[in-house]
Amino acid sequence: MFAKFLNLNPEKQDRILNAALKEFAQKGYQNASTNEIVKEAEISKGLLFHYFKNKKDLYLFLHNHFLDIFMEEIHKKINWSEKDIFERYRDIARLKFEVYQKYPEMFNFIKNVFTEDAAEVKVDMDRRKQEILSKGYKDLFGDIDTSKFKEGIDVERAINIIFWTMEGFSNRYHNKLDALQLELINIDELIAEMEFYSEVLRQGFYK
Amino acid sequence: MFAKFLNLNPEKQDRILNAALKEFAQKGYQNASTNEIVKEAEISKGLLFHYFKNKKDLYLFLHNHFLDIFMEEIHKKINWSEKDIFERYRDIARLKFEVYQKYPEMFNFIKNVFTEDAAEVKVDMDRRKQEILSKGYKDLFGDIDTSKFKEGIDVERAINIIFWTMEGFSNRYHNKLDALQLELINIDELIAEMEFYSEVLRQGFYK
Amino acid sequence: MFAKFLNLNPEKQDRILNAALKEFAQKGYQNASTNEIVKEAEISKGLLFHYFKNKKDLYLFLHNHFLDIFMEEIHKKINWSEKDIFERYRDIARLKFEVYQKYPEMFNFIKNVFTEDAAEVKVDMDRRKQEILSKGYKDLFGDIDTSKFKEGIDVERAINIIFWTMEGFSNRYHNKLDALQLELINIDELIAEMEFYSEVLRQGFYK
Amino acid sequence: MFAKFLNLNPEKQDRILNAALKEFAQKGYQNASTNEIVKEAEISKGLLFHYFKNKKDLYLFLHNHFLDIFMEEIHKKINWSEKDIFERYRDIARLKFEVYQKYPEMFNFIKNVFTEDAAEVKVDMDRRKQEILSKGYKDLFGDIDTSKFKEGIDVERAINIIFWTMEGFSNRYHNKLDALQLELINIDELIAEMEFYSEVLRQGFYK
DNA sequence: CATGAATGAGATTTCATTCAT
DNA sequence: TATGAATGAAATCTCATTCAT
Repeated sequence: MFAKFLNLNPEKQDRILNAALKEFAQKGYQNASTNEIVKEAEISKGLLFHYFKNKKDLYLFLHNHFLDIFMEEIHKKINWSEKDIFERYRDIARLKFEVYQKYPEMFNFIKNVFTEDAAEVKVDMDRRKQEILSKGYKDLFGDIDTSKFKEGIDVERAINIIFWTMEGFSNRYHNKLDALQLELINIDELIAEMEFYSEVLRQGFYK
Repeated sequence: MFAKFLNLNPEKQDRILNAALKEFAQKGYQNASTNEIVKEAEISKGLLFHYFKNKKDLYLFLHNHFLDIFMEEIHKKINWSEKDIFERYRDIARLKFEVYQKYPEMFNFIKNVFTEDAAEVKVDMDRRKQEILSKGYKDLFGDIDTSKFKEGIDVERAINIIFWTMEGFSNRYHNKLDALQLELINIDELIAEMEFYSEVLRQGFYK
Repeated sequence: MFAKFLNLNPEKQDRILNAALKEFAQKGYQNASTNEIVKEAEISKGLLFHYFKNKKDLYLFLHNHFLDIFMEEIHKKINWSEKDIFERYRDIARLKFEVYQKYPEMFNFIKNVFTEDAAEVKVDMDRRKQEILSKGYKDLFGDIDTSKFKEGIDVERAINIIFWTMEGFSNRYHNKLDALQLELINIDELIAEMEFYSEVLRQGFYK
Repeated sequence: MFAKFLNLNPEKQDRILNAALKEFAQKGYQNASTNEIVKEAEISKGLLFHYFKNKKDLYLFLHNHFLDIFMEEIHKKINWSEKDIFERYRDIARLKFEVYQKYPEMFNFIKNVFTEDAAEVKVDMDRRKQEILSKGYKDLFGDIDTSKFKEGIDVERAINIIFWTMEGFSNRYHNKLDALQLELINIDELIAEMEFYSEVLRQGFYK
């Protein structure tokens, strides 16, 4: 399917990928302009459609591509021997924000799968959302140590609560930065604040 | 600003409002077509731009308008004498899903403030998001009874956790319905499941 | 459907119609360029699509329009009291070639219904072809005097033979003109030559 | 001119020829895509244009090629000792429809010379049409027995009438099949119906 | 001989907005 | 107030043809 593209010299591949990434990340699927992409990538209009049969295919390819890169990064850098859910979360959060610092556009682009509502790609993205949530979840938290939870507590639901708390906290942090138009995250400060929430939850749920 | 529009005969106001609501809710800001709106509202193109100087203004006006209606609804129907946070949440959740059942388009439209990424309206929507979250929060949960929480717990953060849990749970429910292409919500079932989460949280946070 | 267009001031209607007619007649459906049409008609690109929702609709409208004009012309100018099939044919042929002289593009355009094979309009044109052939035939030759034919002859088939002969003759004449790149027809010469064929057929089929 | 191509190994020649035939027959000159042709023939874009300097040349070459094949077939299979024009026509008609059954694409392609109106090839095709009609005619009917015609009849014109009748009949049959979306021809039924027309003509023109 | 990446003009269609009436 | 004709830039995508390798 995309063999043609992958045979291309890597420098040009990169130019195309990054141009598309930037455009989609900033404007969303619908608003992104293939014209802008080719201009930024410095290729001809025809060439883009030589490699990707239409805008949708390009978008879907990009999504796979960068998600793969992101997941690889995660799997390499997480300390998998640490089984405590709060420690694990801290590692993941730190990594996530590091990636965001380094590749904000890539991060935004991937994140957009959760908000993209252009009819054309909605179905594919919805499927993807489900996969990421369920598979991603099992991958990342399937092996945590549940023996630390209080007797009598509904562990599965407690884990969901932890999950939602961490997500909620991250999002609020993100929003705050957006609102302040800041791009620089103080990751240590973030992790410290996160730790307070972990503490509250530990108090409530752990023995 | 919109005085001209508000002087218009109410029946025509309604036609315009509902046509625009439907279009924006279904297609998002960018994708919504003013052509479709005037066709549905049975007015001329010129008239729409006579009342609203551009598409963006129309969108912003609509948002204020329907959010006001929604908040009014909430304030009228909530039992404000109940000060327990979980009870309060249950009331709000029930109301939210009732509104969704009854006016899914209005609901979707308002909700879109959180996902809209069309460059033109993004800044305004981001500001709005902050307002809703902080002001809405204080409005709805400013008076709850904090004496029920365990001694030594960080109540403010605990409340945030409760908030994110309820939001996370609602969203997951919504997504599940979307994925199953269902439109009908069994509200009692939803509330019952929500109660389980409340129970876990009560166990952890309440005396 | 096309009410919008028909309300337009006639001078501009004409400019659009003639520009489109010319383009379609010369290049066929597929090859005709809406860009050329708007340029020739001196209107903006958008306006064409304000009146006709797409290229296909424009084509179909044009076809109806000019065919109507053509049929009206025929019905007005034929001497309907003459019931002899050969006389009737002579009248029609003369008229046809007069129209061709006067409006060669209109003529070519209508004729193209029989050769148009662009997938998009083929189905509609095929239906039309059937209609024209069967209805047109009945209209034009439904009332001829069959008592002149020899006893024992299969009149229906004889009429078909006359029909095909006249068509074949006309086409050959047309082709010859095309090949010689002539535009001017000597109609009297044509009719005279046609008369020879009528004579052969009369000899064979009439009492 | 096409020497290069004819030196190519026959299997590849065939792949190219058939791919082009199919594409042109199905879509007409203008609509046919050289992209599709190379894909179907499994050759590179460059190679096609190495052998044929452009699309038009390919089309013209194809036309010669398949017409030659078709004419050869005719000359081999007709019973040239039968000099009665109706018998000869029956043979030719039968053969034509047999070829159509067997190679509908080749048939359609050749036939298209009569309807092709893409500006680029129109002139060449018009010239070709004349050649086929006049030369083909002499080839096929130059030796028929004219002594069977009635005294006093204009034999040359009578033959034209027979010709147009048979063509007209064939075309009507074809159109009927197209309209019914049938692909299968009942050749015997067709010949039987044709015989009725022959009978009417014999009655009129033969002694 | 053979490849296939590259071109870029040109295709149809949409759209928010304006303005004369 | 109200109309709806008019605009034209911008959108996505196609296509025959070239050329360096």
